[in-house]
Amino acid sequence: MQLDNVFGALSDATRRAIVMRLCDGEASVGELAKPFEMALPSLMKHIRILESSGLVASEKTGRVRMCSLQTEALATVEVWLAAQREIWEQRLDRLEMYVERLKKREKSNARKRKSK
Amino acid sequence: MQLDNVFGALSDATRRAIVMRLCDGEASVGELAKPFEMALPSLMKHIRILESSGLVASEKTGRVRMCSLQTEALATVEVWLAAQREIWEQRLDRLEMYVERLKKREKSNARKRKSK
DNA sequence: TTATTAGTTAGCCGTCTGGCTAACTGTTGT
DNA sequence: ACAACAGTTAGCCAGACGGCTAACTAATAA
Repeated sequence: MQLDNVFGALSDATRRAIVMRLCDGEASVGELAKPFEMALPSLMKHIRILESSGLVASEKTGRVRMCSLQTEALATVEVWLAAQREIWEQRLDRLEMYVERLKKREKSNARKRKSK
Repeated sequence: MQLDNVFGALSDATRRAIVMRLCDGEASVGELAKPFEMALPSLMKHIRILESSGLVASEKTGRVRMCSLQTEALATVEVWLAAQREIWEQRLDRLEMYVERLKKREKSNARKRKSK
């Protein structure tokens, strides 16, 4: 599933930092690497993972590879989360309605008891 | 970081299914296990991971453990995603404005050239 | 043309995942 | 008292992850 890889890619702080950086525009591998105290090959692994999740795309021209954010992948996650939220909010609404009904019945029962 | 664990927890289809199930209300471990062709201990591991990410809470009464969704954890993820979205949308806006300015300058230059 | 730069490939390491079985604990129904 | 039920613990396994170094390729600058 696509979601597996996107969530998986975002489960690492280094990769989230890369995504955040790319929100501000394209960057080369070197630029992306600068903020991290990490050997290049390690960082490249992260980039590969981001690419295979669909969150990042890259193209090499000459000897430099430029990376860019693929926002559709992020949107996929947002959609999934929104769907879950909708479901549990609907459930909470039903619950609330149920409680309201209970309260009303409580009152009317109280009145009946008094008037009896 | 909390986000590491939440994203990590959601990177598995089984665990996402559990989360979806819990959107519809509490459930015991046994109920959660039913839809899956998986040994109980395997499923329990998933539940542990969901718990340590903060997505799920559980309490044991008697011999049955009830699990419930902790929606704040899901909200954390939504907040993070929304923040990223805001950043790159602002950037796209700036880009668009820039392109608009270019177009206008283009036009005025064209007029100047004609009138010369 | 030679050095420098930018990235890549290969391979090593310890840890975490995601599944399993087998055996155990504690609770509840008969 | 005992059987059945609901979960738990322990331990095994293969494979992925996140880091490293060393050595390599290809493009560009001097």
